[in-house]
Amino acid sequence: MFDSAVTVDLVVLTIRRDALSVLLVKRGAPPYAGRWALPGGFVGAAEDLPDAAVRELREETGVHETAGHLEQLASYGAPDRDPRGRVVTIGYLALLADLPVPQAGTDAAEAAWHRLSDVDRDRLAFDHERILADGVERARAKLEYSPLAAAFCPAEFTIGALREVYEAVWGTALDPRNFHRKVTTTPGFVVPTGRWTTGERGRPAQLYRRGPATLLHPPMLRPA
Amino acid sequence: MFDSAVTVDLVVLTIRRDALSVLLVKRGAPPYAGRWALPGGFVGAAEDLPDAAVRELREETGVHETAGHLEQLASYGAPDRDPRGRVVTIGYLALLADLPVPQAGTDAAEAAWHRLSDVDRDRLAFDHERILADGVERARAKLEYSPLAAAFCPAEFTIGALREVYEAVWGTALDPRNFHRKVTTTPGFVVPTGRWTTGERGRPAQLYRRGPATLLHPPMLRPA
DNA sequence: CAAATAGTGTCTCTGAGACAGTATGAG
DNA sequence: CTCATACTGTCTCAGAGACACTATTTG
Repeated sequence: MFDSAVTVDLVVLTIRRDALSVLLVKRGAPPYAGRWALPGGFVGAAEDLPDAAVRELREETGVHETAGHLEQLASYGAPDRDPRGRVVTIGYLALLADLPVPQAGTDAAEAAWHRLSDVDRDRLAFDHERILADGVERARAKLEYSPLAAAFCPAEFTIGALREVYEAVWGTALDPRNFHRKVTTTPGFVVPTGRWTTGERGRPAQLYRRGPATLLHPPMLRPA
Repeated sequence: MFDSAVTVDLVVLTIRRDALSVLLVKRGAPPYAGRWALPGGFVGAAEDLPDAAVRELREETGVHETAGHLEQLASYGAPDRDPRGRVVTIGYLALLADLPVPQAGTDAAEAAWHRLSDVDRDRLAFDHERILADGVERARAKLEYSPLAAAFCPAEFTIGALREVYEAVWGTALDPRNFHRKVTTTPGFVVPTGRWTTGERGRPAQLYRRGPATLLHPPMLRPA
């Protein structure tokens, strides 16, 4: 038996200009000073793990977890993963609507959204490349059988906006017509508000809110 | 920042006499002395988490993880989950074929398989009720889209035995004829060995081995 | 008007489930 | 023989995907 430091690290994803993006902070102090890292930090002595994740999200990035989604991802505890000594980290996955620019917090010199395709994975601090990959994979998989895609959208959204979420996360084009029918006929996925967009290009679209379903029956299937 | 003890706890499942069963150890020392608990223990100072899980499985129960399956489940770190102080535990899920009776290890007065329906959930040590529930739910879900059911079977098995795994884990009856076609036509799920059972009741059945697939396309669906 | 986006209708193909029917062993 | 289990064939229905078509806006 021995004691270990315990941290939480967050994979915070959003869609910005049709691209899946992750929130990274530039480390201001060693180890890995100057390198990009997932936001995160030490768990408090009397703090539960989800509370620590919510706190770090708020403190280090200025993001208040309101309408988004937060879930535990996995834990990472290789003995040499932190040069300061034994540190076990609990990864969390957060999905958010595109929101105001993040604020750098105490430990971070800078916080910014990065398009996933632009992240220099080999240059991330610690084992954050692995944690990021696990988070993205989890998000991709969960879009199939859960209504989580709506967590990337504001409270009211169009079916077209929801489709763009799927397209950004999966990196594939979807047929707008079949997608529309599928989403609106899957029970509990979305509920119409009766309001409509205006001033956009093309025919106005109805606005929807998230529905009560927690699991999609039938699921949304990724194209082969 | 502070330091915490880190443990692994294992949800070890098998099928015994057509019933989903979990391996529990009777605690020999406080806290929760005399109560049933999940096998587990402290992570070594230079030990990675999966290594600790494999070691505990071997030490505390005599089970060598050979043909089964082991995966990380989730982490639990409520500040008051262990009366001795702050302990964060990483839960692991193991699926095994029915094997020789387990051996009690160092910390455990006794180790035994319990039918899941017979477990007195309210009497489990620590928060192990919650971890057990998460493990069972994970197993139930993964049978749908992964070939993990075969981890409950010995190296060679019949389609009927595989069906009994599904029936035990899901607690539902499945149509043997449709199940047979589904399993044998899902690419990579099982591969025939050319050998056949003998001495059983009814027509001899072909023996199969686990196939190369890691994901089932199409998935096995739980009856509504 | 054209261009763009929203939404509906319809056809075809795959696969799930119901279930009849056949095959082959034990007792 | 009967009984039990293994396997195959066939029908029907739901849902995925392709894609023609209509609806309603902006410019």
